[in-house]
Amino acid sequence: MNPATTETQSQSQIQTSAYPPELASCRVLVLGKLGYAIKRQAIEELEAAGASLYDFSVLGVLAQGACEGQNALADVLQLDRSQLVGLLDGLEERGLIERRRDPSDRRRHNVMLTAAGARELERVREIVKRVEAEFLAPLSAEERKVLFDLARRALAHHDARFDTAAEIKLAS
Amino acid sequence: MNPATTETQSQSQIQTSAYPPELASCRVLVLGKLGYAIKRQAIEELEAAGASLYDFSVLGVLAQGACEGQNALADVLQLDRSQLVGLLDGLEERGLIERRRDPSDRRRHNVMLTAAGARELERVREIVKRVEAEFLAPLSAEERKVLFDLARRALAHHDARFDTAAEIKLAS
DNA sequence: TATTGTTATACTCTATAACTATA
DNA sequence: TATAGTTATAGAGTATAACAATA
Repeated sequence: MNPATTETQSQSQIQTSAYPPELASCRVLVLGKLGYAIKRQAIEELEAAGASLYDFSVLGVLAQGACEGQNALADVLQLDRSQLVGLLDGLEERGLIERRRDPSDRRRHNVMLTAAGARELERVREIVKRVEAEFLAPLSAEERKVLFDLARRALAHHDARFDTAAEIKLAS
Repeated sequence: MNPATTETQSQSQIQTSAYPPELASCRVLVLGKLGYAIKRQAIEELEAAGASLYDFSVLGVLAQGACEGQNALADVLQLDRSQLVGLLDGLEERGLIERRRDPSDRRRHNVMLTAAGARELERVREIVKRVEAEFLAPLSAEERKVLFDLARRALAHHDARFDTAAEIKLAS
């Protein structure tokens, strides 16, 4: 099955089951694939439970409070507003969110979490936490924290939504 | 421009420029987006230089030695072999690799790096390294190393190609 | 005329299936 | 019949453009 075990060895032959050191030590590839793999696993497990990572994000934002207009929501999630429509349609059909036309500007739909939506958030949150624990199992709790803190600091420089300092500033 | 600065504040309104703590502290999202962002930047800068991240991976594997059959290459890179065809076509047209029909099995194409391919690898390697340095600039050299080591250890549990232990075992 | 939400369209990746030539 | 490489097709996901309602 595995070519690496069936092929004969020679000095000019690649080791098909492992990356060469240059690629295995490439930060772009390692960080890229780690992120893709953990996200992929979360998506799969959420899908198996009838949810999605988008659901988690949308519900997570709405848990903070109602959202004045769908554009505001698209802005935080950095989704195209046309893509958000279908997402909200699904959540609304399942009774997890509610869209209400804004009386002061009838073009606008204010979006809010329902009680069922709050319960669903709890459910998907547990799934996400389980995936994180499973996926990062080879690391100790301390190591997981270090990995996360460094990753977040690096990310915050390129994506302001993850900037803790800004968060604190805005909240004050 | 930014909705967060133009909208009036109220207790039930989301902060559109920042994720709520639940999402900003979600490891799946942070690792997922960090990986995506650094990969994206590498792809863009490579594209601007007339190359791609695939080029880097293919050339990086072939730098180890010729590859007996395209399937072996598809196996290491975990690409579908039909996808690999177009990739190799491009590299061959640019004179960076060479496909030679295997005399002992004329179905097979052995793939090898040309001198120009080796030079191109050096060029793209520098671009990738520059992106890594730029992207992880907020971290110290020591922190970058810690981030990478933890990321690789976590990844190796799910993707054997990044398993350093296996690499050493196979090389002995 | 500009903006909000929506719908329609197009484009990029990727995954699958079919084809050829060799074995 | 099975395999290596190739080509063709289809699907998911995403980005762009047009549209109707309201301002």
